[in-house]
Amino acid sequence: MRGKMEGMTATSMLPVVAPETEAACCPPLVREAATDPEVARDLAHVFKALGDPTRVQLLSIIAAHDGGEACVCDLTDPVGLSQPTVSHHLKILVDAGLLTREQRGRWAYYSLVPGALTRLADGLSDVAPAPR
Amino acid sequence: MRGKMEGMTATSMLPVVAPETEAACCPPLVREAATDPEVARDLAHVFKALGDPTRVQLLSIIAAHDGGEACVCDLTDPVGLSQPTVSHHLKILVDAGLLTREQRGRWAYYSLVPGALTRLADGLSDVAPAPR
DNA sequence: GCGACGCATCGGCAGACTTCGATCTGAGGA
DNA sequence: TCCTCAGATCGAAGTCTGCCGATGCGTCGC
Repeated sequence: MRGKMEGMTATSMLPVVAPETEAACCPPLVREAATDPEVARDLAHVFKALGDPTRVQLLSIIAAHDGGEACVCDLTDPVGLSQPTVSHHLKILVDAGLLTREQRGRWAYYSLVPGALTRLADGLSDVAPAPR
Repeated sequence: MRGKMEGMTATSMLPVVAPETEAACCPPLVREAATDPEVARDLAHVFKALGDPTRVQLLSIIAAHDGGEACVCDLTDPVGLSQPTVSHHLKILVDAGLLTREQRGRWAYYSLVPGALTRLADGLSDVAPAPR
């Protein structure tokens, strides 16, 4: 079981889609029934991050961008939202383990966490192992 | 102003994970960049449905249940919520195209839409085609 | 050092979400 | 027919979310 950390800030919490912290080269991964409230909560956390059209767009735009990375200023225009709002959404995606942030000079570059979406797709089969 | 489909019931809207209506045997599927606001909105709609721990649990419990189906009375106890609340969550999952509802006698049986999660996993690769 | 720039954070507002008890509806059984 | 039961729907309360303008913070160029 996955410990009982309740009052967590959601910043330290990096779920199924474990990011670059910890060498997770050969993911044993959860492979636990999502019936478990813990597992369900972690999965839902990532799905909630994807549960907003703006954030789906942001991910997609970043992925399609040169070098697979983009700074905030590249993103405000395409989604048509203010800089604080875009920054807010990006933070949520980073907290969910879907994006990484890298500060370079004045700019903050966001890029996709390599296997994140793939691992998330795997997580889907934890929800319903064999759709038979 | 923030997009002009505010008063939508989310009942008529059946996104990527097209349900049993329409024989969708050989999904041509979206395969469009999720950069498109339309596509992003449809994807986000399904992800939002999965963005709640209770709903993830419900899906998982139903999938693991005898015959891959369960009635509301089977579900209230495991998630520890009231019957109206569970009913509400189930409706959201049905609207998202993840569950189907079948009335048999006094009971309403819910079961997973066969390829729904698989198709959703495919939708993930529309977000970021090649993580390369 | 100073101003400009890119971005994060804060404060606040409006709307949406989750949850419940109460109630309504429809199917079965006596 | 009437009662009971499974489930949906309603209305309300509390919380969370998405959005913005204002502001704070660190970096760069002068």
